[in-house]
Amino acid sequence: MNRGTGHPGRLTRMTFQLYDEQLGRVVPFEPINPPEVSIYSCGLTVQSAPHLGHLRKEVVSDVLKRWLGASGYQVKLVINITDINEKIETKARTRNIEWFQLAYEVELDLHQARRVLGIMPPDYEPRASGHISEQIALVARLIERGYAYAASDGSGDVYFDVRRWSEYGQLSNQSIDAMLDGEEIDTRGKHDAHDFTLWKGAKSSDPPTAIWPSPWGQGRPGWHLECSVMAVKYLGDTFDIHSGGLDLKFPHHENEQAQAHAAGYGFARHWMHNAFLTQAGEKMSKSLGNTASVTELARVYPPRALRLYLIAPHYRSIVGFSDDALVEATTQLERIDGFLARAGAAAATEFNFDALPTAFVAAMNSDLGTPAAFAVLFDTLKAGNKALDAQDTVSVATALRAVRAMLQVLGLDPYAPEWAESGGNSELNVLLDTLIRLMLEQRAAARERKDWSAADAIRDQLIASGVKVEDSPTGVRWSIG
RNA sequence: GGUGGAGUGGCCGAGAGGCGAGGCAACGGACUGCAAAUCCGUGUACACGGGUUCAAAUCCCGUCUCCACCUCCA
Repeated sequence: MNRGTGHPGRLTRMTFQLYDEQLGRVVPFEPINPPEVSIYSCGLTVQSAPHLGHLRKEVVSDVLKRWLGASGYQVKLVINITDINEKIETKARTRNIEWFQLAYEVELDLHQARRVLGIMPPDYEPRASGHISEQIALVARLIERGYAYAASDGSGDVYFDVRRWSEYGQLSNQSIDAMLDGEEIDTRGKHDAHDFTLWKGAKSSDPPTAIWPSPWGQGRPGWHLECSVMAVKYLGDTFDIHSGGLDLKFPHHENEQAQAHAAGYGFARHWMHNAFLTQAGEKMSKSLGNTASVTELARVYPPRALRLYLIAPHYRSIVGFSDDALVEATTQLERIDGFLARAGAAAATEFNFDALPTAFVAAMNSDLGTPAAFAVLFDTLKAGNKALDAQDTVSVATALRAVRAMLQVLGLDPYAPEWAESGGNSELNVLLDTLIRLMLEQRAAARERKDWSAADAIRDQLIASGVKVEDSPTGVRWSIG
Protein backbone atom coordinates (compact mmCIF):
# COMPACT_ATOMS: atom_id res chain seq x y z
CA MET A 1 0.00 0.00 0.00
CA ASN A 2 1.31 3.40 -0.94
CA ARG A 3 0.95 5.54 2.14
CA GLY A 4 2.45 8.54 0.42
CA THR A 5 4.78 10.78 2.31
CA GLY A 6 2.90 13.82 3.44
CA HIS A 7 -0.32 12.15 4.56
CA PRO A 8 -2.57 14.12 6.90
CA GLY A 9 -1.41 12.01 9.82
CA ARG A 10 -0.74 14.73 12.32
CA LEU A 11 -4.06 16.35 11.79
CA THR A 12 -6.19 13.26 12.02
CA ARG A 13 -4.10 11.58 14.66
CA MET A 14 -5.14 14.11 17.22
CA THR A 15 -8.78 14.01 16.36
CA PHE A 16 -9.82 10.39 16.03
CA GLN A 17 -12.76 9.71 18.30
CA LEU A 18 -14.25 6.46 19.43
CA TYR A 19 -17.55 5.67 21.06
CA ASP A 20 -17.29 4.82 24.73
CA GLU A 21 -20.03 2.47 25.79
CA GLN A 22 -19.90 3.35 29.44
CA LEU A 23 -20.06 7.09 28.87
CA GLY A 24 -22.50 6.76 25.97
CA ARG A 25 -20.64 9.25 23.81
CA VAL A 26 -17.56 9.50 21.65
CA VAL A 27 -14.28 10.26 23.35
CA PRO A 28 -10.89 11.25 21.94
CA PHE A 29 -8.74 8.27 21.16
CA GLU A 30 -5.39 8.53 22.84
CA PRO A 31 -3.03 5.64 22.22
CA ILE A 32 -0.70 4.59 24.99
CA ASN A 33 2.42 4.66 22.82
CA PRO A 34 1.82 6.77 19.74
CA PRO A 35 2.35 6.27 16.91
CA GLU A 36 1.73 2.64 17.80
CA VAL A 37 -1.81 1.36 18.24
CA SER A 38 -2.51 -2.09 19.63
CA ILE A 39 -5.79 -3.79 18.85
CA TYR A 40 -7.08 -7.13 20.02
CA SER A 41 -10.14 -8.40 18.21
CA CYS A 42 -11.96 -11.46 19.46
CA GLY A 43 -11.81 -14.05 16.76
CA LEU A 44 -13.85 -16.99 15.73
CA THR A 45 -14.56 -20.19 17.59
CA VAL A 46 -13.58 -22.42 14.72
CA GLN A 47 -16.42 -24.91 14.78
CA SER A 48 -18.04 -24.25 11.40
CA ALA A 49 -17.44 -22.11 8.35
CA PRO A 50 -17.78 -18.40 9.04
CA HIS A 51 -20.91 -16.63 7.83
CA LEU A 52 -21.32 -13.09 6.61
CA GLY A 53 -22.09 -11.85 10.12
CA HIS A 54 -18.72 -13.03 11.36
CA LEU A 55 -17.07 -11.30 8.47
CA ARG A 56 -18.74 -8.04 9.35
CA LYS A 57 -16.58 -7.95 12.46
CA GLU A 58 -13.51 -8.77 10.40
CA VAL A 59 -14.25 -6.05 7.89
CA VAL A 60 -14.84 -3.48 10.63
CA SER A 61 -11.48 -4.13 12.25
CA ASP A 62 -9.93 -4.08 8.78
CA VAL A 63 -11.35 -0.63 8.06
CA LEU A 64 -10.32 0.55 11.51
CA LYS A 65 -6.80 -0.65 10.88
CA ARG A 66 -6.69 0.94 7.44
CA TRP A 67 -7.99 4.22 8.76
CA LEU A 68 -5.59 4.41 11.66
CA GLY A 69 -2.81 3.44 9.26
CA ALA A 70 -3.82 6.20 6.86
CA SER A 71 -3.80 8.58 9.82
CA GLY A 72 -0.16 7.83 10.44
CA TYR A 73 -0.42 5.22 13.17
CA GLN A 74 1.42 1.94 13.19
CA VAL A 75 -1.28 -0.55 13.95
CA LYS A 76 -0.75 -3.98 15.42
CA LEU A 77 -3.87 -6.07 15.10
CA VAL A 78 -4.12 -9.41 16.87
CA ILE A 79 -7.07 -11.69 16.24
CA ASN A 80 -7.24 -14.97 18.08
CA ILE A 81 -8.46 -18.37 17.00
CA THR A 82 -10.51 -20.16 19.63
CA ASP A 83 -9.79 -23.80 18.95
CA ILE A 84 -10.52 -25.24 22.39
CA ASN A 85 -14.24 -25.75 22.54
CA GLU A 86 -16.59 -28.63 23.19
CA LYS A 87 -18.65 -28.03 20.07
CA ILE A 88 -15.55 -28.43 17.96
CA GLU A 89 -14.87 -31.75 19.62
CA THR A 90 -18.42 -32.95 19.24
CA LYS A 91 -18.53 -32.02 15.57
CA ALA A 92 -15.16 -33.56 14.90
CA ARG A 93 -16.29 -36.78 16.53
CA THR A 94 -19.30 -37.07 14.24
CA ARG A 95 -16.97 -36.75 11.28
CA ASN A 96 -14.49 -39.11 12.80
CA ILE A 97 -11.63 -36.65 12.69
CA GLU A 98 -9.58 -34.97 15.42
CA TRP A 99 -10.79 -31.69 16.90
CA PHE A 100 -7.66 -29.92 15.70
CA GLN A 101 -8.27 -31.06 12.14
CA LEU A 102 -11.71 -29.54 12.15
CA ALA A 103 -10.44 -26.39 13.82
CA TYR A 104 -7.73 -26.02 11.21
CA GLU A 105 -10.19 -26.66 8.39
CA VAL A 106 -12.42 -23.86 9.63
CA GLU A 107 -9.43 -21.61 10.16
CA LEU A 108 -8.56 -22.05 6.49
CA ASP A 109 -12.17 -21.26 5.58
CA LEU A 110 -11.91 -18.07 7.57
CA HIS A 111 -8.73 -17.08 5.77
CA GLN A 112 -10.38 -17.74 2.45
CA ALA A 113 -13.40 -15.65 3.40
CA ARG A 114 -11.08 -12.82 4.42
CA ARG A 115 -9.32 -12.97 1.08
CA VAL A 116 -12.66 -12.92 -0.72
CA LEU A 117 -13.61 -9.71 1.07
CA GLY A 118 -10.25 -8.00 0.68
CA ILE A 119 -9.51 -8.14 4.39
CA MET A 120 -5.86 -7.82 5.28
CA PRO A 121 -4.62 -10.65 7.48
CA PRO A 122 -4.10 -9.64 11.12
CA ASP A 123 -0.55 -9.02 12.24
CA TYR A 124 -0.75 -12.12 14.35
CA GLU A 125 -3.35 -14.79 14.87
CA PRO A 126 -2.64 -16.88 17.96
CA ARG A 127 -4.50 -20.08 18.75
CA ALA A 128 -5.82 -20.72 22.22
CA SER A 129 -4.35 -24.23 22.24
CA GLY A 130 -0.88 -22.78 21.86
CA HIS A 131 -1.03 -20.87 25.13
CA ILE A 132 -1.81 -23.46 27.78
CA SER A 133 1.16 -22.73 30.01
CA GLU A 134 0.42 -19.00 30.03
CA GLN A 135 -3.18 -19.71 30.89
CA ILE A 136 -2.20 -21.96 33.76
CA ALA A 137 0.09 -19.21 35.01
CA LEU A 138 -2.75 -16.70 34.97
CA VAL A 139 -5.05 -19.05 36.89
CA ALA A 140 -2.33 -19.58 39.49
CA ARG A 141 -1.83 -15.85 39.75
CA LEU A 142 -5.54 -15.28 40.34
CA ILE A 143 -5.67 -17.97 43.01
CA GLU A 144 -2.64 -16.44 44.66
CA ARG A 145 -4.32 -13.04 44.71
CA GLY A 146 -7.46 -14.52 46.21
CA TYR A 147 -9.79 -14.02 43.22
CA ALA A 148 -10.02 -17.62 42.15
CA TYR A 149 -10.44 -20.97 43.87
CA ALA A 150 -10.36 -24.64 43.05
CA ALA A 151 -13.77 -26.29 43.24
CA SER A 152 -14.46 -28.19 46.42
CA ASP A 153 -16.31 -31.01 44.65
CA GLY A 154 -13.27 -32.75 43.22
CA SER A 155 -14.18 -31.83 39.65
CA GLY A 156 -10.79 -30.25 39.07
CA ASP A 157 -12.50 -26.99 38.04
CA VAL A 158 -11.14 -23.60 39.01
CA TYR A 159 -13.52 -20.66 39.22
CA PHE A 160 -13.26 -16.92 39.31
CA ASP A 161 -14.85 -15.52 42.45
CA VAL A 162 -17.08 -12.73 41.12
CA ARG A 163 -18.14 -11.58 44.61
CA ARG A 164 -14.55 -10.96 45.57
CA TRP A 165 -13.99 -8.69 42.59
CA SER A 166 -15.95 -5.55 43.31
CA GLU A 167 -15.83 -4.10 39.81
CA TYR A 168 -17.44 -7.20 38.33
CA GLY A 169 -20.26 -6.07 36.03
CA GLN A 170 -18.68 -2.71 35.33
CA LEU A 171 -18.12 -3.23 31.61
CA SER A 172 -21.65 -4.41 30.87
CA ASN A 173 -23.23 -2.21 33.53
CA GLN A 174 -24.83 -5.05 35.42
CA SER A 175 -24.98 -6.04 39.03
CA ILE A 176 -24.59 -9.65 40.03
CA ASP A 177 -27.74 -9.55 42.13
CA ALA A 178 -29.88 -8.33 39.25
CA MET A 179 -28.72 -11.04 36.87
CA LEU A 180 -30.85 -14.05 36.11
CA ASP A 181 -30.43 -16.65 38.77
CA GLY A 182 -29.84 -19.38 36.30
CA GLU A 183 -31.29 -22.41 38.02
CA GLU A 184 -30.09 -24.33 35.03
CA ILE A 185 -26.48 -23.65 35.88
CA ASP A 186 -24.78 -26.41 37.76
CA THR A 187 -23.56 -24.57 40.81
CA ARG A 188 -21.85 -27.50 42.48
CA GLY A 189 -18.52 -26.49 43.86
CA LYS A 190 -19.13 -22.79 43.15
CA HIS A 191 -19.29 -20.00 45.70
CA ASP A 192 -21.76 -18.17 43.51
CA ALA A 193 -23.72 -19.30 40.47
CA HIS A 194 -22.14 -16.47 38.48
CA ASP A 195 -18.60 -17.59 39.15
CA PHE A 196 -17.15 -18.55 35.80
CA THR A 197 -14.74 -21.26 34.84
CA LEU A 198 -11.05 -20.51 34.51
CA TRP A 199 -9.94 -24.09 34.29
CA LYS A 200 -12.11 -27.06 33.46
CA GLY A 201 -11.25 -30.42 34.99
CA ALA A 202 -11.00 -33.26 32.50
CA LYS A 203 -13.97 -35.49 31.87
CA SER A 204 -13.77 -39.07 30.71
CA SER A 205 -15.35 -38.06 27.41
CA ASP A 206 -12.62 -35.55 26.63
CA PRO A 207 -10.25 -36.50 23.82
CA PRO A 208 -6.79 -37.12 25.26
CA THR A 209 -5.36 -34.58 22.83
CA ALA A 210 -7.58 -31.88 24.31
CA ILE A 211 -6.51 -32.08 27.95
CA TRP A 212 -3.40 -30.77 29.59
CA PRO A 213 -1.73 -31.27 32.96
CA SER A 214 -2.06 -28.50 35.53
CA PRO A 215 -1.60 -27.97 39.27
CA TRP A 216 -5.34 -28.76 39.58
CA GLY A 217 -5.16 -31.96 37.63
CA GLN A 218 -5.73 -32.77 33.98
CA GLY A 219 -8.03 -30.37 32.18
CA ARG A 220 -8.35 -27.46 29.83
CA PRO A 221 -8.57 -23.69 30.04
CA GLY A 222 -11.88 -21.83 30.00
CA TRP A 223 -12.88 -19.68 27.07
CA HIS A 224 -12.60 -16.28 28.74
CA LEU A 225 -9.11 -17.00 29.97
CA GLU A 226 -7.70 -17.53 26.50
CA CYS A 227 -8.31 -14.03 25.31
CA SER A 228 -6.96 -12.34 28.42
CA VAL A 229 -3.77 -14.30 28.09
CA MET A 230 -3.22 -13.84 24.38
CA ALA A 231 -4.05 -10.13 24.42
CA VAL A 232 -1.55 -9.49 27.20
CA LYS A 233 1.10 -11.74 25.71
CA TYR A 234 1.09 -10.11 22.30
CA LEU A 235 0.03 -6.55 23.06
CA GLY A 236 1.24 -5.98 26.60
CA ASP A 237 -0.37 -5.55 30.02
CA THR A 238 -2.21 -2.51 28.74
CA PHE A 239 -3.26 -2.03 25.14
CA ASP A 240 -5.41 0.36 23.16
CA ILE A 241 -8.50 -1.27 21.73
CA HIS A 242 -10.33 -4.51 22.34
CA SER A 243 -13.08 -5.24 19.88
CA GLY A 244 -15.61 -7.92 19.12
CA GLY A 245 -19.25 -8.61 18.44
CA LEU A 246 -21.88 -7.20 20.75
CA ASP A 247 -22.78 -10.67 21.97
CA LEU A 248 -19.34 -10.94 23.53
CA LYS A 249 -19.81 -7.93 25.77
CA PHE A 250 -21.30 -10.13 28.44
CA PRO A 251 -20.14 -12.45 29.71
CA HIS A 252 -17.01 -12.89 27.62
CA HIS A 253 -15.53 -9.41 27.71
CA GLU A 254 -16.74 -8.71 31.23
CA ASN A 255 -14.97 -11.85 32.37
CA GLU A 256 -11.86 -11.15 30.39
CA GLN A 257 -11.60 -7.75 31.97
CA ALA A 258 -12.31 -9.06 35.46
CA GLN A 259 -9.56 -11.67 35.17
CA ALA A 260 -7.06 -9.29 33.68
CA HIS A 261 -7.72 -6.47 36.13
CA ALA A 262 -7.76 -8.85 39.09
CA ALA A 263 -4.40 -10.14 37.90
CA GLY A 264 -3.10 -6.58 37.94
CA TYR A 265 -3.09 -5.79 34.24
CA GLY A 266 -4.34 -2.50 32.85
CA PHE A 267 -5.80 -4.39 29.87
CA ALA A 268 -7.95 -2.70 27.21
CA ARG A 269 -8.31 1.08 27.21
CA HIS A 270 -11.20 1.15 24.72
CA TRP A 271 -13.85 -1.44 24.05
CA MET A 272 -15.49 -1.56 20.67
CA HIS A 273 -18.51 -3.69 19.89
CA ASN A 274 -20.04 -4.07 16.48
CA ALA A 275 -23.74 -4.72 16.02
CA PHE A 276 -25.08 -7.74 14.20
CA LEU A 277 -26.09 -8.66 10.77
CA THR A 278 -29.71 -9.77 11.01
CA GLN A 279 -31.92 -11.98 8.94
CA ALA A 280 -35.64 -11.18 9.07
CA GLY A 281 -35.07 -9.13 12.20
CA GLU A 282 -33.10 -11.77 14.02
CA LYS A 283 -29.42 -12.08 14.69
CA MET A 284 -27.67 -14.19 12.11
CA SER A 285 -26.27 -17.17 13.96
CA LYS A 286 -25.36 -20.74 13.58
CA SER A 287 -27.85 -21.83 16.21
CA LEU A 288 -30.75 -20.12 14.42
CA GLY A 289 -29.62 -21.63 11.14
CA ASN A 290 -30.18 -18.36 9.28
CA THR A 291 -26.66 -17.77 8.13
CA ALA A 292 -25.38 -16.62 4.76
CA SER A 293 -22.23 -18.21 3.43
CA VAL A 294 -19.58 -15.82 2.22
CA THR A 295 -18.24 -18.08 -0.49
CA GLU A 296 -21.71 -18.81 -1.85
CA LEU A 297 -22.65 -15.15 -1.89
CA ALA A 298 -19.38 -14.36 -3.64
CA ARG A 299 -20.52 -16.55 -6.50
CA VAL A 300 -23.61 -14.41 -6.99
CA TYR A 301 -22.38 -10.91 -6.15
CA PRO A 302 -19.06 -9.21 -6.77
CA PRO A 303 -17.02 -9.67 -3.58
CA ARG A 304 -16.36 -5.95 -3.43
CA ALA A 305 -20.11 -5.37 -3.36
CA LEU A 306 -20.33 -7.65 -0.33
CA ARG A 307 -17.63 -5.64 1.35
CA LEU A 308 -19.30 -2.35 0.45
CA TYR A 309 -22.57 -3.64 1.84
CA LEU A 310 -20.87 -4.58 5.12
CA ILE A 311 -19.06 -1.30 5.71
CA ALA A 312 -21.44 1.32 4.32
CA PRO A 313 -23.67 1.26 7.43
CA HIS A 314 -22.18 2.30 10.75
CA TYR A 315 -20.48 -0.46 12.71
CA ARG A 316 -22.76 0.08 15.71
CA SER A 317 -25.93 -0.21 13.64
CA ILE A 318 -27.86 -3.37 13.11
CA VAL A 319 -27.79 -4.26 9.44
CA GLY A 320 -30.55 -6.29 7.86
CA PHE A 321 -29.42 -8.89 5.38
CA SER A 322 -31.34 -9.13 2.12
CA ASP A 323 -30.66 -9.89 -1.49
CA ASP A 324 -32.11 -6.51 -2.45
CA ALA A 325 -29.47 -4.81 -0.34
CA LEU A 326 -26.74 -6.78 -2.08
CA VAL A 327 -28.16 -5.94 -5.48
CA GLU A 328 -28.13 -2.29 -4.48
CA ALA A 329 -24.56 -2.55 -3.26
CA THR A 330 -23.65 -4.04 -6.62
CA THR A 331 -25.25 -1.07 -8.38
CA GLN A 332 -23.37 1.34 -6.15
CA LEU A 333 -20.16 -0.44 -6.95
CA GLU A 334 -20.89 -0.11 -10.66
CA ARG A 335 -21.28 3.62 -10.16
CA ILE A 336 -17.86 3.74 -8.53
CA ASP A 337 -16.21 1.53 -11.12
CA GLY A 338 -17.91 3.37 -13.96
CA PHE A 339 -16.26 6.57 -12.89
CA LEU A 340 -12.88 4.90 -12.42
CA ALA A 341 -13.07 3.43 -15.91
CA ARG A 342 -14.17 6.66 -17.55
CA ALA A 343 -11.57 8.66 -15.67
CA GLY A 344 -8.90 6.28 -16.88
CA ALA A 345 -7.88 4.84 -13.53
CA ALA A 346 -5.21 2.21 -13.71
CA ALA A 347 -3.18 0.21 -11.28
CA ALA A 348 -0.20 2.46 -11.80
CA THR A 349 -2.08 5.63 -10.92
CA GLU A 350 -0.36 7.55 -8.18
CA PHE A 351 -2.33 8.49 -5.12
CA ASN A 352 -1.85 9.24 -1.49
CA PHE A 353 -3.88 10.15 1.53
CA ASP A 354 -3.34 13.86 1.07
CA ALA A 355 -6.00 13.57 -1.56
CA LEU A 356 -8.69 12.62 0.98
CA PRO A 357 -11.46 15.23 1.17
CA THR A 358 -11.58 16.88 4.58
CA ALA A 359 -15.21 15.86 5.02
CA PHE A 360 -14.18 12.25 4.53
CA VAL A 361 -11.44 12.60 7.12
CA ALA A 362 -13.88 14.20 9.55
CA ALA A 363 -16.39 11.41 9.00
CA MET A 364 -13.88 8.66 9.59
CA ASN A 365 -12.48 10.40 12.63
CA SER A 366 -15.92 10.54 14.14
CA ASP A 367 -16.16 7.00 15.48
CA LEU A 368 -15.40 5.47 12.09
CA GLY A 369 -18.37 7.19 10.46
CA THR A 370 -18.47 5.21 7.25
CA PRO A 371 -22.02 6.32 6.25
CA ALA A 372 -20.94 9.96 6.07
CA ALA A 373 -17.69 8.87 4.45
CA PHE A 374 -19.63 7.12 1.69
CA ALA A 375 -21.73 10.23 1.22
CA VAL A 376 -18.51 12.13 0.55
CA LEU A 377 -17.40 9.42 -1.83
CA PHE A 378 -20.61 9.68 -3.83
CA ASP A 379 -20.45 13.47 -3.84
CA THR A 380 -16.93 13.27 -5.22
CA LEU A 381 -18.08 10.76 -7.80
CA LYS A 382 -20.74 13.18 -8.96
CA ALA A 383 -18.25 16.04 -9.17
CA GLY A 384 -15.92 13.78 -11.13
CA ASN A 385 -18.66 12.75 -13.54
CA LYS A 386 -19.57 16.37 -14.13
CA ALA A 387 -15.96 17.20 -14.82
CA LEU A 388 -15.87 14.29 -17.22
CA ASP A 389 -18.91 15.64 -19.07
CA ALA A 390 -17.31 19.06 -19.20
CA GLN A 391 -14.01 17.54 -20.35
CA ASP A 392 -12.31 19.32 -17.49
CA THR A 393 -9.31 17.02 -17.19
CA VAL A 394 -7.78 18.83 -14.23
CA SER A 395 -10.93 18.39 -12.13
CA VAL A 396 -11.27 14.82 -13.30
CA ALA A 397 -7.77 14.08 -12.10
CA THR A 398 -8.46 15.73 -8.75
CA ALA A 399 -11.66 13.74 -8.25
CA LEU A 400 -9.95 10.54 -9.32
CA ARG A 401 -7.17 10.99 -6.81
CA ALA A 402 -9.67 11.65 -4.04
CA VAL A 403 -11.81 8.66 -5.00
CA ARG A 404 -8.82 6.35 -5.16
CA ALA A 405 -7.62 7.46 -1.74
CA MET A 406 -11.07 6.98 -0.21
CA LEU A 407 -11.44 3.56 -1.81
CA GLN A 408 -8.04 2.64 -0.45
CA VAL A 409 -9.15 3.49 3.09
CA LEU A 410 -12.37 1.55 2.64
CA GLY A 411 -10.57 -1.39 1.08
CA LEU A 412 -12.54 -1.09 -2.15
CA ASP A 413 -9.92 0.05 -4.62
CA PRO A 414 -10.19 -2.44 -7.47
CA TYR A 415 -6.56 -1.96 -8.43
CA ALA A 416 -5.21 -2.70 -4.96
CA PRO A 417 -3.28 -5.96 -4.61
CA GLU A 418 -5.94 -7.58 -2.41
CA TRP A 419 -8.36 -7.58 -5.35
CA ALA A 420 -5.82 -8.46 -8.00
CA GLU A 421 -6.59 -12.14 -8.08
CA SER A 422 -10.31 -11.57 -8.49
CA GLY A 423 -9.48 -10.02 -11.87
CA GLY A 424 -9.19 -13.50 -13.30
CA ASN A 425 -6.80 -14.90 -15.83
CA SER A 426 -5.13 -12.01 -17.62
CA GLU A 427 -4.38 -13.97 -20.83
CA LEU A 428 -8.04 -14.86 -21.06
CA ASN A 429 -8.95 -11.25 -20.45
CA VAL A 430 -6.74 -10.09 -23.30
CA LEU A 431 -8.29 -12.65 -25.59
CA LEU A 432 -11.79 -11.65 -24.53
CA ASP A 433 -10.99 -8.00 -25.10
CA THR A 434 -9.71 -8.75 -28.59
CA LEU A 435 -12.85 -10.66 -29.51
CA ILE A 436 -15.22 -8.07 -28.16
CA ARG A 437 -13.30 -5.29 -29.86
CA LEU A 438 -13.72 -7.17 -33.15
CA MET A 439 -17.47 -7.17 -32.67
CA LEU A 440 -17.46 -3.53 -31.66
CA GLU A 441 -15.53 -2.64 -34.81
CA GLN A 442 -18.19 -4.32 -36.89
CA ARG A 443 -20.81 -2.39 -34.98
CA ALA A 444 -18.90 0.83 -35.57
CA ALA A 445 -18.79 0.06 -39.29
CA ALA A 446 -22.53 -0.55 -39.33
CA ARG A 447 -23.14 2.69 -37.50
CA GLU A 448 -20.87 4.45 -39.98
CA ARG A 449 -23.18 3.44 -42.82
CA LYS A 450 -26.21 4.16 -40.59
CA ASP A 451 -27.28 0.54 -40.61
CA TRP A 452 -28.89 0.83 -37.19
CA SER A 453 -30.51 -2.59 -37.16
CA ALA A 454 -27.18 -4.32 -37.84
CA ALA A 455 -25.44 -2.19 -35.22
CA ASP A 456 -28.13 -2.84 -32.63
CA ALA A 457 -28.13 -6.56 -33.39
CA ILE A 458 -24.46 -6.73 -32.45
CA ARG A 459 -25.04 -4.77 -29.29
CA ASP A 460 -28.02 -6.96 -28.35
CA GLN A 461 -25.90 -10.05 -28.80
CA LEU A 462 -23.24 -8.65 -26.55
CA ILE A 463 -25.79 -7.66 -23.91
CA ALA A 464 -27.32 -11.11 -24.08
CA SER A 465 -23.86 -12.53 -23.42
CA GLY A 466 -23.49 -10.31 -20.38
CA VAL A 467 -21.39 -7.59 -21.95
CA LYS A 468 -22.44 -4.01 -21.36
CA VAL A 469 -21.69 -1.52 -24.14
CA GLU A 470 -21.32 2.19 -23.52
CA ASP A 471 -20.79 4.83 -26.18
CA SER A 472 -19.06 8.03 -25.24
CA PRO A 473 -17.47 11.00 -27.02
CA THR A 474 -14.08 9.37 -26.55
CA GLY A 475 -15.07 5.96 -27.88
CA VAL A 476 -16.84 2.76 -27.00
CA ARG A 477 -16.27 0.92 -23.72
CA TRP A 478 -17.38 -2.50 -22.73
CA SER A 479 -17.67 -4.12 -19.34
CA ILE A 480 -19.04 -7.27 -17.85
CA GLY A 481 -22.24 -6.48 -16.02
C1' G B 1 -36.50 -9.55 36.46
C1' G B 2 -31.78 -6.79 35.01
C1' U B 3 -28.76 -4.30 31.07
C1' G B 4 -28.29 -2.13 26.29
C1' G B 5 -30.36 -0.84 21.53
C1' A B 6 -34.07 0.04 17.60
C1' G B 7 -38.87 1.93 15.12
C1' U B 8 -36.93 7.60 9.48
C1' G B 9 -39.91 8.68 2.57
C1' G B 10 -41.41 2.88 -2.34
C1' C B 11 -36.65 0.46 -0.35
C1' C B 12 -31.67 0.69 2.08
C1' G B 13 -29.43 3.81 5.39
C1' A B 14 -27.35 8.60 8.10
C1' G B 15 -28.34 12.53 11.47
C1' A B 16 -29.74 14.09 16.66
C1' G B 17 -33.24 21.26 18.37
C1' G B 18 -33.69 25.50 12.89
C1' C B 19 -31.36 25.22 6.44
C1' G B 20 -34.24 17.54 3.61
C1' A B 21 -26.66 12.97 4.47
C1' G B 22 -25.98 9.60 0.76
C1' G B 23 -27.56 5.53 -2.17
C1' C B 24 -31.21 2.33 -4.82
C1' A B 25 -35.92 2.56 -7.29
C1' A B 26 -39.60 5.77 -9.84
C1' C B 27 -41.00 9.95 -12.91
C1' G B 28 -39.70 14.30 -16.14
C1' G B 29 -35.70 16.69 -18.93
C1' A B 30 -30.61 17.12 -21.37
C1' C B 31 -27.15 14.09 -24.19
C1' U B 32 -27.66 9.75 -27.95
C1' G B 33 -29.53 7.38 -34.60
C1' C B 34 -31.89 4.43 -30.47
C1' A B 35 -29.91 2.74 -26.05
C1' A B 36 -26.45 2.47 -22.01
C1' A B 37 -23.68 5.57 -18.94
C1' U B 38 -23.64 10.59 -17.17
C1' C B 39 -25.80 15.25 -15.76
C1' C B 40 -30.20 18.42 -14.30
C1' G B 41 -34.96 18.36 -11.93
C1' U B 42 -39.15 16.02 -9.00
C1' G B 43 -40.36 13.74 -2.27
C1' U B 44 -44.20 18.15 2.55
C1' A B 45 -39.92 10.76 6.00
C1' C B 46 -38.88 10.49 11.05
C1' A B 47 -43.93 4.34 15.74
C1' C B 48 -48.13 6.67 18.74
C1' G B 49 -50.17 10.39 22.48
C1' G B 50 -49.05 14.58 25.27
C1' G B 51 -45.54 18.53 26.76
C1' U B 52 -41.19 22.22 26.57
C1' U B 53 -39.54 25.87 22.78
C1' C B 54 -40.00 31.38 18.40
C1' A B 55 -38.59 26.41 16.28
C1' A B 56 -38.79 19.11 17.83
C1' A B 57 -37.34 13.40 13.78
C1' U B 58 -33.85 15.40 17.46
C1' C B 59 -35.30 17.50 24.41
C1' C B 60 -39.07 15.85 28.50
C1' C B 61 -43.29 12.54 30.15
C1' G B 62 -46.28 8.45 28.87
C1' U B 63 -47.68 4.31 25.46
C1' C B 64 -46.99 0.48 21.80
C1' U B 65 -43.93 -2.78 18.89
C1' C B 66 -39.31 -5.13 17.92
C1' C B 67 -34.13 -6.79 18.75
C1' A B 68 -29.76 -8.20 21.56
C1' C B 69 -27.27 -9.86 26.08
C1' C B 70 -27.79 -12.01 31.12
C1' U B 71 -26.20 -19.90 28.52
C1' C B 72 -21.58 -21.64 23.53
C1' C B 73 -22.08 -17.40 19.98
C1' A B 74 -18.85 -11.76 15.63
